[in-house]
Order: sequence, then structure tokens, then C-alpha cells
Amino acid sequence: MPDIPETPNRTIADVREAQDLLFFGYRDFTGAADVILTELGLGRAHHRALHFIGRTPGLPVSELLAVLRITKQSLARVLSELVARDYVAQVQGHTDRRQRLLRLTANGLALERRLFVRQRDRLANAYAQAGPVAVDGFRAVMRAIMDDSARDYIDGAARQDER
Amino acid sequence: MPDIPETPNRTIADVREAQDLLFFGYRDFTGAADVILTELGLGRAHHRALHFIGRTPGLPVSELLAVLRITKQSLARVLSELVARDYVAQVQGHTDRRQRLLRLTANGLALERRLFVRQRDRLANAYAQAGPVAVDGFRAVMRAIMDDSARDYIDGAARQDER
DNA sequence: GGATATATGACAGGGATGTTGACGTAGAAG
DNA sequence: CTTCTACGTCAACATCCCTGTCATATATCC
Repeated sequence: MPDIPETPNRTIADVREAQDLLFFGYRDFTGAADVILTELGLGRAHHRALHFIGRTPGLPVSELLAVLRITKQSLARVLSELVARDYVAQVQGHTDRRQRLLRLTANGLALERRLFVRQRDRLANAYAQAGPVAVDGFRAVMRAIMDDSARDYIDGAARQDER
Repeated sequence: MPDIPETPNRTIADVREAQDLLFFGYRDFTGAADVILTELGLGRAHHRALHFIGRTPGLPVSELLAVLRITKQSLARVLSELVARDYVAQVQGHTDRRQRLLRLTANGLALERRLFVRQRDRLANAYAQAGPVAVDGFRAVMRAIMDDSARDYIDGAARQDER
């Protein structure tokens, strides 16, 4: 069947390559912050929590759970540690007082900043090397790979950044 | 300092967005195969091993360790299980008989194929939606994010694909 | 050929991160 | 007032990773 326009072989190689790209890219990008995390006795789970709390200050626990897609218990361990170490503050919700709205403390902001800088350096290099057109393509592909709900979340967070 | 060409605010938003893109994209792409893995009682570690063995048949254990960047012991557990279940075969090296060269069995090929298809469907959609220019950009950015050694590995694997 | 290095396997023990399930409390909502 | 929701917590366990150590077979160097 040589008359099929989209050859299976090409697709196969594309997918294999994409698996590699995502594996190595994700590994090395997230790994950039590991030095600091290890030094502080924290893990990537802590970093993820810090990131999303820093990104959306005042978000309730339930929303963080939905974003991370882990169970309440998994988050509780990480979160209680971050609160105990004064990286994260919980304040009671105003409209719904059952909620604990999460935000970074000054301490947490400083740590998140340190972690951020490591990843920024790697990313800034990559973006500069690849060029703005490639960056747009990168965005488009990553957005198309993820679930709709994740895309919506990113768009919501971007709107908040503009304020 | 409004005369700085590259404004920090733009960079910050870019990096935050990239963190999100990589987190959600990686999560949902790898998650695509989870249904099958869970059903078989396997984990993502098994999938990663299957992927790289399938990609480079006949690779020695040491090379797989270098690619995955985990310890021998972590791999041993995964690998011995894959061998026990007849997904992976080990054959003694020809030039160096200390080596155990790894390759997928027929069984392993079939499983890897099943896992592959899940990710292929998601990726094919994403690539089609984003367009070929975006895909090139995606490649360029991901390659620039990762370590040199990872880039080299991918290029080596691509050369093998052409055979 | 003997010393040394390498590739792999295996065991002990531990830590981070995730899971399910059950229970309790405060507050919202009907 | 009853029911639902948001959250915290505890027990028990699975997965995947780690360090450190020892053993074995084979290569390689002198």
C-alpha cells in the first residue's frame, strides 16, 4: 500500500521521537531545580505545589487537588510540610469559610523564586536558541497534547498574570 | 528600568507558562498509556524500559541505565519483572560476553505496540491540530531544553530508525 | 598468569510519592 | 433540620526511586 499519503513509518518515527523529546525535555527541565530541592530536603511534589500556589495565590485546596490530579492525602503530606516550614500560609475563605485559601509566605516566595531561576535560565537559553517562531510552535503542540481542562487552566492563569 | 529590551515580566510569564505546558503536556501524554499499564499491573517505569529497549534493540544494561538515569537496582527490579513475564529477552553479548543485550520478545513487541498506539493517537491529533511548522518548533524547543547527551542519544536513535 | 577493571545480579534498608478507605468537623445550601 | 461540601487526619499499602554492599563472570593490562 504505497499509495497511502500518510505513511505509517513516518508516523511511527514521529511518535517515537516525541516520546523521547518529552521524556528528556521534561526530565532535564524539572531536574534543573533539583539541586536546591535536595539541599532543602524537599521533593518535586513540593515544587509543584509551590509553583501552582505561587501562580494562583488564594486558591483553595480543592482546586490545587484538581490541578495536580493527586489525592487529598498525597497533597496533605506535602502541604502540611510546606506550612510547617513557613513556605505556605492558609487563610480561611471569605465567602466560604470551610475553604483554606493557599498562598506563599515571604519565605515561600523566596524559595519559589530560587527554583524558578534555575528553570528560567535553562528555558531562556532554549527559547533564544530555537527562536520565537519555534516557541510559538512549541506552545501550540504542547497545548494540543494536553487535556482540555489543563488548557483551560493555563488560559485562566494567563489572564491572572495580566493583572 | 523601562529601557531594558527583554522585559523581566515577559520572561517571567513565559517561564511560568512553560512550566505549566511541560507539566500538563507530559502528564497527559504519558497518562495516555496508563489504562493498559494498570490493567497489567505494570508501572510507568516498565513502559519507559520497554520504550527504550524497543527503540534500540540489543542495547546493554549499562546503556539503558545511562539513558534512564536511574540506579542499577531500580532498573533491576523492573527489568527482572519484564524478563519473567516474557516481555524482554537477554542475550549474552558477542564481543563482550559480560554484557546482557536487551531486546523485546514477540510478547514485548505486542505490548509496546499497544502502549504506543495510545500515545500515537493523542500525538497525531496534536500534530495535526498544530500543523507542521509548529511541530518543527516543538522539536527545536524540546531539543534545546534537554541536556546535550540526551540530544545526542535521540540523534543516534533516529539514525537507527532510518535503517 | 595475576592484578585490576568492568558488566551484571542480588540483598538489606530506606525515603518520597502515590493510592484507597474510613472517620470527623465545620459550614453551606436546600 | 437534613444533606452536601471542603477540609483534615489516620491507617495501611504500592510503586519507584535511592545508597551501600557483596558476589560472579569476563576483559584487559602489565
